Amino acid sequence: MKVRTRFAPSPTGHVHIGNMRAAIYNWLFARHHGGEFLLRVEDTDRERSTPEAIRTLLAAMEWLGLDFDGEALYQSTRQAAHVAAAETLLAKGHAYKEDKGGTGQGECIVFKMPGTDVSFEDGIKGTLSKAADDMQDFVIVRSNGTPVFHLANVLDDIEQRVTHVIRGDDHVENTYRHIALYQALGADVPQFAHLPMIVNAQGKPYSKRDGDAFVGDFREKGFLPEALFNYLALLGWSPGDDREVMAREEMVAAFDLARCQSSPAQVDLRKLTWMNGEYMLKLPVEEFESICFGALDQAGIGAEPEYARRVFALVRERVKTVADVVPMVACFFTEDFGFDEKAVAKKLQKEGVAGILGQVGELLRVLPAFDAADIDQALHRFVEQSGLGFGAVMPPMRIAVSGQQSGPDLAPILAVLGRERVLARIDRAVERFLV
RNA sequence: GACCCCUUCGUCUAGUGGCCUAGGACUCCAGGUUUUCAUCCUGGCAACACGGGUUCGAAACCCGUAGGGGUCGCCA
Repeated sequence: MKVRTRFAPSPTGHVHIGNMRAAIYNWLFARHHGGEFLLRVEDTDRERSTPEAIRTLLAAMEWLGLDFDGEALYQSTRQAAHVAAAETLLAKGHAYKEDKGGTGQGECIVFKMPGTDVSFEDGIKGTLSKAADDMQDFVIVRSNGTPVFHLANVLDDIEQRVTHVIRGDDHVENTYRHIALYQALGADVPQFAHLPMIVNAQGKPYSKRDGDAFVGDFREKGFLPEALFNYLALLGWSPGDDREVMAREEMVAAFDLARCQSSPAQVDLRKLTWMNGEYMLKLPVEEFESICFGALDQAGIGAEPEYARRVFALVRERVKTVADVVPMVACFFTEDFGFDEKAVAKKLQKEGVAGILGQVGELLRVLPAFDAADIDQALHRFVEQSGLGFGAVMPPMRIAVSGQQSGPDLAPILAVLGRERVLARIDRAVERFLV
């Protein structure tokens, strides 16, 4: 039988990172088995399920490369079928009508649990079971005639012929009810697998206040989709060997639910950042450049392409996230770059620095060719002849021309900046910080 | 509170009874390369929650304890 998994989010305008990880696991599982990965939009909450929210959802999936098979099924189009199924359940004695809780709102349809213990083989957690006494009947159609999640979810999974339901741990309790529903409906019960939750740096469940709870947040922070995908895939799953940075096909080939963790995983932004850096490094040069141009553009910084490419080459190996780009290259495009105040205080505002900068400036002024090799040579000679040591010369120079104490090699920075700007910046730094 | 689930370095994990003096990765620290910063290289710190069993042998199996999590809606 062909494997079919699904991602069934309710569009709320944000895509929660935990949900997205569930989507990734469903996708990986389906692709591994040569099956289908389906999308079902559970848009029954008309208030929140706006076209805009649905667009956000689709965009997040596309960004992460989660392509789904066939057409997306919109749950809102299935209401009549859901209610009809509830009527059948009613007719067969699997459900009854009641004014539950005596609310006076009228009668709703309640599903009658079979009164037997339920157990199932979870793809990740093993055998799970629940005693009949611990399960209660539940509402499947509200008194206003609308179907409840449990009914709709199960019916749609049947409709989409889903074979494997891979979802968050928070659905374990629902599964017992859902299985009873499948059986009453006379449908095959799919395989279930429950993914452990992912928690924040404090070890607590993610909430909106954590900030980094949504896919969009990661995108804004400059993470690459492939890196996020890889990181999330490894949060709760491992291929069983020491591989970590893996190509997507590699993950597809190695994916196995049995190798998934059954305990919660904590997100570690530092490791994600490291992994993102690995992916940045792997990017083809043109792609890296285009990302840089995009970042510059967004920051409202204009750039002459050829010059910009020389700058990008300088920062290529040190950029960990897309968000690193602008702060790191800004000083190449504007005179209005910021100074790292700590660095200024510690390395620039020191006895004798004004004199050193003056001497280096003079040296550079008379340098015949202003290219990286010659500048480097001149700098070295100066350090040697003055007996000052590199630490006394390079850091102040770097801060004077770039505002930062770290960055690409100094000589190339100066070369790319050009003689005029370098000299002007040295003067300005002396005037501003050392007089 | 009831029911269910989980527990290996700070974090993500390997480990399916002897290969474990518990391996890898991130972070951190030290040294080296770069006579600056970063990169890179080498090394280091660091864990089987606890207590009982079972076994010739337990990180692995069983039972308890503690801690954490989930669920208990006419939400999804």
